[in-house]
Amino acid sequence: MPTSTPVLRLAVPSPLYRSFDYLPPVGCNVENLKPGARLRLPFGRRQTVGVLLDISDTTQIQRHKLKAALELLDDEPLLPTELMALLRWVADYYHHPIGETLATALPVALRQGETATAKYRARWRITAAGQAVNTATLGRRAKRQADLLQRLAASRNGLTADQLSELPRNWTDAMAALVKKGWAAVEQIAALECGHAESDPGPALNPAQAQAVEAIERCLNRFSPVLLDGVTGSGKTEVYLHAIAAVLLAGRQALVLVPEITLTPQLVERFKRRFNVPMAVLHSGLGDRERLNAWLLARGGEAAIIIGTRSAVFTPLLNPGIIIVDEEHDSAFKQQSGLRYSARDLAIVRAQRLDIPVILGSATPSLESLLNVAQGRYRHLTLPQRAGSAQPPTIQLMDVRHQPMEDQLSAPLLRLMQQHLDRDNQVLLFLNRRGFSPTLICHECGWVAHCRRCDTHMTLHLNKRQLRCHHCGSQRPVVAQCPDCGSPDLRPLGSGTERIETALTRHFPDIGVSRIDRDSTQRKGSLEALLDEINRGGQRILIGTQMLAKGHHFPDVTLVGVLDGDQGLFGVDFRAGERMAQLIIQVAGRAGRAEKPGQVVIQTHHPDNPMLQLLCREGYHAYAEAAMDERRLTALPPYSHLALLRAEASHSLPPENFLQQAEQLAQQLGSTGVERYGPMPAVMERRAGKYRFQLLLQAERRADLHRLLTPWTAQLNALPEARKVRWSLDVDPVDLI
DNA sequence: AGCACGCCGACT
DNA sequence: GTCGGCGTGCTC
Repeated sequence: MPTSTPVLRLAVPSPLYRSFDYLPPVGCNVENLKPGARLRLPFGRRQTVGVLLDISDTTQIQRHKLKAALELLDDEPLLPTELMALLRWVADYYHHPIGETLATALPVALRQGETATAKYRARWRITAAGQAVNTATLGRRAKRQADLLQRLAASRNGLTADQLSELPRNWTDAMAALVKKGWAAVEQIAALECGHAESDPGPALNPAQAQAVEAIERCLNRFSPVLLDGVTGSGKTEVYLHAIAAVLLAGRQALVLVPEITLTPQLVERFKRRFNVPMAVLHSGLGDRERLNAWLLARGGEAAIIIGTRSAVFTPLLNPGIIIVDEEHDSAFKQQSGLRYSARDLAIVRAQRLDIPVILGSATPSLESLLNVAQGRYRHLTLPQRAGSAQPPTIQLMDVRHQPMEDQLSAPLLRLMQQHLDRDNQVLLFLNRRGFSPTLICHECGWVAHCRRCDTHMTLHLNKRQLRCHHCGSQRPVVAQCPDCGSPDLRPLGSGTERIETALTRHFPDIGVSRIDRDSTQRKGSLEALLDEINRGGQRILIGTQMLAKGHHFPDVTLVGVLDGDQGLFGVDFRAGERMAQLIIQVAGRAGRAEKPGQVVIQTHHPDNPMLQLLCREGYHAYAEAAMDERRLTALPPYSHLALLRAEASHSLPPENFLQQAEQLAQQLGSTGVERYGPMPAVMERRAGKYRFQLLLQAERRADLHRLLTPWTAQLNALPEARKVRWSLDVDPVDLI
């Protein structure tokens, strides 16, 4: 019996929930075709790049309809078996088309068919013969060579062209001479940032840190999920560094995931100071080619440490040893478009499949992770004390009812600020609302500035003399007169950081005020400049949004004021309270040091609110426990599982109709164990000119949810209204907005 | 998603 | 008479 040509099953980047079958490229040795390799394909009337899923002898497609692939792009699988399997799992779990799932995981350059070859660069190092050379003698006749040789002798790892760039341009001639004489040798190394540790062991660990490190080191060779639960300043990073050191010692790689805002040069520098190894840093500012390079060098094993944001969870690793997710509670780990994955959750799944440890670190763990701890799925390692025996800040509620207010600043807060400033300390104020005021109102007729494309008002930015919509980005100049009644009496309504800054400057004319928010830090480097100024003591009052809450520490701040503590009480999202609590604790953690304990006050109109009281008196964990009880009673996550089907269109009818049909389809499919809510309009029904609706699915058991989702998503596109809307499914949504 | 086909309105 | 609007259909 003749062996028929094999059929290639390929994932093609398209929103279709299926794979596509092709014949091998003409003249291609089938032996060379390995799952995980890319092929260039004819697809419809265009060409595209697909990823080989597997090879089969059979196909559902009529043989004559099969096209041949055009070209094999990778001799070796681009995606290792482990990642291929993970991504197939991801496509299943998030009910996302396999082609788009794989495309999301690949760097742009590879998606477009770029060759998968990494960049290397030359590095010269001194040889034994070179070390024996008397440079003083050599220097009489060949000054350049002697100089280079001395530089090479002084370097630990040899030198690259970058490190020699300050020399006159013809240093290459002298280097060539050294190589020719056998005094220097050239080698090709990965084009990566490299640590420059001078055997820096770091600070001594305190007992809790040492215990945590020990516990992690004991299970380096198997899947062991750990929640590293440490208050701000307790030295979580130090624990990471020790765990990574142990992993590197075993010749394995460490993958570190951080929220975008935390991935600062300072963090990378800290890693570099500690480790003398090549590192791939995957930040948002990387160009396509650089990103490709970092990706390939992680895959080849040349990068020992990979630090990156959300998408770095898909980095291929030759020899994975550990995954670390810092600030695991941060919602930035959830992708909010396309494949809506949670990098934190996938880190756990991937570590499990790789059978390696995974550390989730946070001072304010998500309720999801705390439940996993309670159910014995994660080990709980705690770092209770602040390093250097600094006292934790005290947190108090400040009742602002009946108090005179200057914008958002109550009289008692202003008095308290004065006391701290009198003692030469700094004050940090937190308000999660940028701009001058949330809107502009006509004092004559009540007109307010509305966005034309969204169901919301426009924020007044007085500095820029603009009205801006924070939801769609549209902007227009501030009007001088009310468009409705013509009155010139237009007034700002409410306060944002810009207005508070103005009020503070007025109230404390002799004290410098720094505002830190997205608007004041737009220019590259301006955040660093502001932080420098603050740490030098130039500005002693800081006002900012949640940018202030992350990463940076202000040792001279002794008073933190949360201006709007009521914000989390009336959130439309069930997680609003949890988020506010996390933010408050994170901001509180910015303040104080050993000899200068911090004080935190939260302005509120609801000083009797039991949740706020709990947070202040007993801290985050007591709060979290109570919040957890609430979630259990209301059967909300983490005690149930959600999926949200969203739909939007330029008119309001199609999204609602589509979701209506989707709801009926779910009913027909028999959705045992799944509650359905909706269709309902999104909290902001119209945004950027689109009408948005959603349908919420809730199940106590995940299996029930997925049993429905699998056939459901496959059939949604066949619904009559599907063509008139853009729809997307969000499994485990983080906000229901 | 892309991309083409196809069938009705205002323009060189 | 054509350019072009977006509805419909298809991608191995």
